[in-house]
Amino acid sequence: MHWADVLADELLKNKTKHVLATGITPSGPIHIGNMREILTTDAVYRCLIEKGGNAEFIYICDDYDPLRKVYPHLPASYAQYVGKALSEIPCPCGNHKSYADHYLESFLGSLHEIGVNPRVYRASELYNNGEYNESIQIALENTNGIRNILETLSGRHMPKDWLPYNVKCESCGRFSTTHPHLYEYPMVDYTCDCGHTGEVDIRKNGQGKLPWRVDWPARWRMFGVTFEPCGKDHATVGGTRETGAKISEEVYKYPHPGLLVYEFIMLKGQGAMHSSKGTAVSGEEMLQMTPPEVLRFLIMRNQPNKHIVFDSGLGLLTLVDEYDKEEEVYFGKEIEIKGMKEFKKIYELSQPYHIPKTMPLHLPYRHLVTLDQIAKIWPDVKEILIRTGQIPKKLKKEDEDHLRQRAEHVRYWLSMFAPDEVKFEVKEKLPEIFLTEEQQTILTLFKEKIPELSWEPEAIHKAIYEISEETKIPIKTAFSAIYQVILGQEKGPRAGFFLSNLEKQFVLRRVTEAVK
RNA sequence: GGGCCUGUAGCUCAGCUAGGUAGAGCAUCUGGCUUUUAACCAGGUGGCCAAGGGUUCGAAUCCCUUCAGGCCCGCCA
Repeated sequence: MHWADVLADELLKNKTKHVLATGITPSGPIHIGNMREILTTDAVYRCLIEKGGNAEFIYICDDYDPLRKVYPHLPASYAQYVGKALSEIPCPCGNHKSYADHYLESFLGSLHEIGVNPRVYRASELYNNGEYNESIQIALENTNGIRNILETLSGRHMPKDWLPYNVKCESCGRFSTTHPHLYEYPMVDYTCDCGHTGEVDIRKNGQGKLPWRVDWPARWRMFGVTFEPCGKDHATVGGTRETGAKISEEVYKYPHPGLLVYEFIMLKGQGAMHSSKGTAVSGEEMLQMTPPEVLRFLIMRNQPNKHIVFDSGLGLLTLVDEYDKEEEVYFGKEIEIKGMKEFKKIYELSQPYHIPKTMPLHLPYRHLVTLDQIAKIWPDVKEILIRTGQIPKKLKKEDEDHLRQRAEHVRYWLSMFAPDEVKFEVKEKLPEIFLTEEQQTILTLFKEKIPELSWEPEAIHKAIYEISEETKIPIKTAFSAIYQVILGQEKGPRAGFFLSNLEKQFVLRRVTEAVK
């Protein structure tokens, strides 16, 4: 059974109605780990629905969280906003309502693209609408209980007058600099480092916020959450997962969701990804270089507790090829390989939206890497594909969409992540090169052959070999001559295939010019 | 100090939530294709499933111990 089915079955053992939650703080660009959280939840969600369960997928966006520090991606001027709620500080680009909106919008856009459409709640609204009021009161009434849990489980020591409530300073608007010290229903007295002293009425909305370790269990009860994944960083002893479970049961009297722990995604050669360290490939970037179904495939084929190494270099091409192979097996074009477990379910869960009725048109992904560098825009790529008979003239709309989308992902990958060895540029003019006598000979003979050649990969390939044999000039020399006159470099993509994608007349002209 | 995960072919891993004769890809070798950014086809070689113990008719698979590696936590969230 696929892991998502196993998890769904476990949930259904207890009851049929489920709320699956995920909460990612929009403090910066999302990274791939966040993608995993989302897609893991989505997989279980889909399995629940499929099995006839009544499930809801919600995303609680903690945009009422204060900005912790000036992250590497922020201008230094943001120092003045540290400690204020993400929903209440300006947008870095100026086009959104707030800092939180800036990141939330692109995040939701990414989610939509990978086929995840949860119901979105914002913490800032929940607090400001008063929906947290009861939870806040419960927390404050149980201050000692919560303190006990936190001190025993996590080994923290908190001040005597500590309260499970972070007040928003009425004067400076910060959460991080206030010190609440006395609770007497309904008032909380506090001082702030800005010099302000005051008291807030917890019956009024949005006066403060629960600390994270309390906020989390509070929302489980508020929304009736029965499933939520969490990263391994929360899963340590004394971590938020453990204190949250206890606070949920003892303070909020709510049976805590099990909290599935998922492993991190590592970036090949760079180790674990952390947005705070600035080494992360953002989720948006990942999505721009990886077709959405392939990104889902990466998550779905791996158990949540296994770490995944994402290779943004040549490994990405292999990943796409593996996906295509899985698709071919799914549609019966290829025989199932023994190691391919759960391929059917994995394939279905990999689809952002609908499962195709017939197999999408396949083109080796590496060919697109070449074609994208020969032609700059999709219509030209398409034209080459049609001219060379690699795709039928009349393309079904979904096939064209599929290919175009892939070509776009390849293009982004080429511009940002592809290693230099696969890059080339078809020079518009004859590059300045030095050809040896041998190479001159080769090109001269090749020029003479071109007009009679049928412009197909194999024929071209064969012609080059024949010349090499006749002249006893090493084949390597021959290839490098061709690459030089067209690309201005020693190496290039497989010559026959490559040249066949260029206009015959263009190649003839270029070679002629080179040997003049 | 603690937690989680991992340890299966030279390399990367699947199989471990059905306990029942060890699997794939890459590499290598052989044959074919006149070696082309990690080309293609057919076939072969290759593993005491980290070590030890236990449960069982039977263990890579379940349990315990040990060893090795990775990540996370021990500020805040």
